[in-house]
Amino acid sequence: MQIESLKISYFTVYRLSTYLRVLSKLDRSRVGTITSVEIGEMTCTPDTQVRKDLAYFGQFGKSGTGYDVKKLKRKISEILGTRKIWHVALIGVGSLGRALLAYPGFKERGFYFVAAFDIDKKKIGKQFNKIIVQDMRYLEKEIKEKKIKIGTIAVPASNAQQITNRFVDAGVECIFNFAPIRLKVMKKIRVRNIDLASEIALFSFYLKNKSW
Amino acid sequence: MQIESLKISYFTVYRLSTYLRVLSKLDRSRVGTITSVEIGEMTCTPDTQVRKDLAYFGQFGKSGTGYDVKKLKRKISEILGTRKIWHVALIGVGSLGRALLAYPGFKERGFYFVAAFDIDKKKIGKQFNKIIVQDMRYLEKEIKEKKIKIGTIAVPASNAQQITNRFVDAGVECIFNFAPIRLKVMKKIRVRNIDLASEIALFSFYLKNKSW
DNA sequence: GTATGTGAAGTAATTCACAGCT
DNA sequence: AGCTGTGAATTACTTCACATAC
Repeated sequence: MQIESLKISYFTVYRLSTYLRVLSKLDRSRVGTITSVEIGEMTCTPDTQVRKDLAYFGQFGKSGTGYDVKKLKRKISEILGTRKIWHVALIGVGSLGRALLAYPGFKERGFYFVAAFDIDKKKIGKQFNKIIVQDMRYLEKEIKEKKIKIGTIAVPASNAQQITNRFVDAGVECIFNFAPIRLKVMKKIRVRNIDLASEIALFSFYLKNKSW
Repeated sequence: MQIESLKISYFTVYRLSTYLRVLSKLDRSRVGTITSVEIGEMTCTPDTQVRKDLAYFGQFGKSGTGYDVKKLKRKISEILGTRKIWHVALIGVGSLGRALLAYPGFKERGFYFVAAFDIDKKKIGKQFNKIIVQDMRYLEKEIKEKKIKIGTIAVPASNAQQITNRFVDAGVECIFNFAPIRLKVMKKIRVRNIDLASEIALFSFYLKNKSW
């Protein structure tokens, strides 16, 4: 599938991923069709939003009936690009890094960690979830050889920018950043920040002010 | 500080947290004032956005000069409620749960895990980061006794809704959810979902379509 | 001159309302 | 009748432009 140059928002892509997940859980037991209202209920999304998100990419539904579950699942997979295998690198094999290596949700969607690095000499050579931790000096070599386009940063903030620069120079286009710092990159590089402390800070604000 | 009933968006609160972080790093070495342009550069936010975010809560700056670093830092802390200690519960002491227990960013902001639970009998009684894993049956008791308002869910999707219900019944008001499922809760309960698989799905979409 | 604070303007995202298909 | 697909309306968020303060 080739998407017209229509601009798709981050929000839409994210929701598509949640639709795909609930469809995947359905597929076995359920046959036939599903409506946008049902998808909406399962994902806490208004049905009109579900339809609009899908409509950006074509007309997959049947008026009066809904969407064919199997077909829709395949379509969303295609749109998201999750029918392909993606190679991912990890920098920082601390407790968070190891949790990411072990996270089953990535493999399910076709994202495979194929290289892990750490500056800690004691960790180098050790194996976690079948990935052997390597010395940082091989970063560029591995990224190029394994055609890695997605890099994951799970190191303290102080080292994150430098690793980002090395990632980008080596050909990484997408960065999954768990370090609490906003990385400076060219516009064409995608960065997703998971800032756990800022996320939890929303709660103290809410508990204090009962608003947001 | 009491905030007028002006509606503050999630985006504003989140950004305030990032401003606070860069201010905290400055405080030692730097004296005096900082401008919205400087804060903006450090957090990848337009300066006009920085000023607008701050202006929701009062007039902390000085025209022609900027903001007093120490004072601004204190103000944002007050706004976010991070000058207080918040008790947090964790359900699910798998690799992700343990990474959360070990994450230093929470304590820095005043969020302390004070109870952890797991269904795995082998984990119960074990200690991680000074927290002893307890049997799930003590969930309600601990939440009430320790006045826990923030609960963290790091279990598979299949158990997440049931735990949510127990959380809410016991008095939890904010839920930090790492399970890949949209939890159903009353409107007054705050939920922040960290859906790692959906986040990474954005990358395959981008790599495939070079857009979002 | 320099930087804040803010109403007004602009942009983006969501929701409504309904025409049209099955 | 039931449900999709979509332009129009709405709401939310961001950026601009500039009056005001130091």
